[in-house]
Amino acid sequence: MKISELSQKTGISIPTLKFYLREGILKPGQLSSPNQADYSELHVRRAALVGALREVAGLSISKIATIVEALDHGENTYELMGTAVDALGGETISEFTPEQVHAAAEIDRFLETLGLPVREDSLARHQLIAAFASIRTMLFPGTPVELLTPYAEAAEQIARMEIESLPGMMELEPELALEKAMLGLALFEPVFVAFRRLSHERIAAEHLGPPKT
Amino acid sequence: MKISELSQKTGISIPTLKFYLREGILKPGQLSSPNQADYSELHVRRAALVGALREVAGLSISKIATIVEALDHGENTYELMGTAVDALGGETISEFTPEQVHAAAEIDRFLETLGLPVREDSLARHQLIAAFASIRTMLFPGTPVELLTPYAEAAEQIARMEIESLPGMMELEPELALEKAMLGLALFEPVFVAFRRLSHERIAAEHLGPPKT
DNA sequence: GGATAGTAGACAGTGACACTATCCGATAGT
DNA sequence: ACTATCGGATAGTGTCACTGTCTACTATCC
Repeated sequence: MKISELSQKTGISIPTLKFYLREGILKPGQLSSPNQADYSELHVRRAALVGALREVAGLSISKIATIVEALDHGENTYELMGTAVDALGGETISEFTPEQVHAAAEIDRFLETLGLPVREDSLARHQLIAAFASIRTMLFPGTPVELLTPYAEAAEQIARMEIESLPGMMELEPELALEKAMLGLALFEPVFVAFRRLSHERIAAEHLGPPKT
Repeated sequence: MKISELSQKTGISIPTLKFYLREGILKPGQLSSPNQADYSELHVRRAALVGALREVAGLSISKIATIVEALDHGENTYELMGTAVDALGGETISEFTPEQVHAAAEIDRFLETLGLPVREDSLARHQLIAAFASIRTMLFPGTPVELLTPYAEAAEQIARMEIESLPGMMELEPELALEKAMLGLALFEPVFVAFRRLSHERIAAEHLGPPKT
């Protein structure tokens, strides 16, 4: 199909598709003549994937580039999930504040007791450290890391359920399976987050009613 | 204290503090002379709050402006949490795709059965709709909304636990209590998200081992 | 076979964002 | 008196995610 069809099928404008091609997050089509290229269903799926990671997961173009590179480069599940986890994350902390150094030590010890292995440069680890440091300075001074236990347990349950719900994942072509595992990681995150926010809003309403008369 | 001290205490550079003052997310200090202003501990706390919302929660300046305005403007807990929920969210969906229209109807019905009241323009609702629509087109075609039940339940539990853990919240000055409720909403979110990502990475490692030999 | 519409590819331009730099006149501290 | 710092204003910077424009074609419909 031509680029105009690809644009119609995906709802992404031609200039934007060209931009994605330039950035390498969409593979070029098969050139049938110097100014005519042919795009396949694979391109449609990839474009949709890029769109979802951008719009739903809120990833930057460069993060998406890292992910699709990992997908195409034949990384295995383990490596891909590491790549995706880092892509979803916030920013690397270049230098820790004193509180963050302290928090980091405790978080690492805590993660060890949980049996969660962690790469030193994992963005999820950085995010956890930054959040815990802020919680301790601004919200609960002097609180122990054990405060986080319920979160770790709930997250573990959710993650396990998600993996199990991917039905017969390994029976698919491995390429598709990888894509789905990564999409599950990325797409279910906003679901939980949204529910938590809605619950908070409702509970606040319960405590101090809505437009009370 | 002078702006240089404020800068040192908060670790935010003077130009950035001036920028925050211009944007109105930091109230001006008490002018003691045309070119000398006095900042209080309140400014330190507010600056730290802005820093945490920026760095940890990843909010934009304009979203933060909305939140601090709500804080200073004497909104009650219910109103403030609504404001904060919207500030944390992604983007408003201006026009739904056909799949999103479909998803929206089901999500609204589902939220009703859960007893979660939802403002039509709630960003959390939009986020949920966008995520569910993508999940259904890319991950589990034809899946019912009930797939999301475990998420809603887990989120509800977490939210309830958080509210209860704010110890004697209402015994504090109401201003501080509001600030803490909002910070809890914003700062615990990355904690859960990070744990979920770490769990996913570990489970992937279990299924298809780490640097296998 | 000639007009018209569409295409690939290169590159410049845009608008939003979050700072960052520079300048000014005044004043605080020594 | 003198130098460092201050508040306030304005202009500039770098990044990001596109968007627009241009050229040199080609496919196709009349």
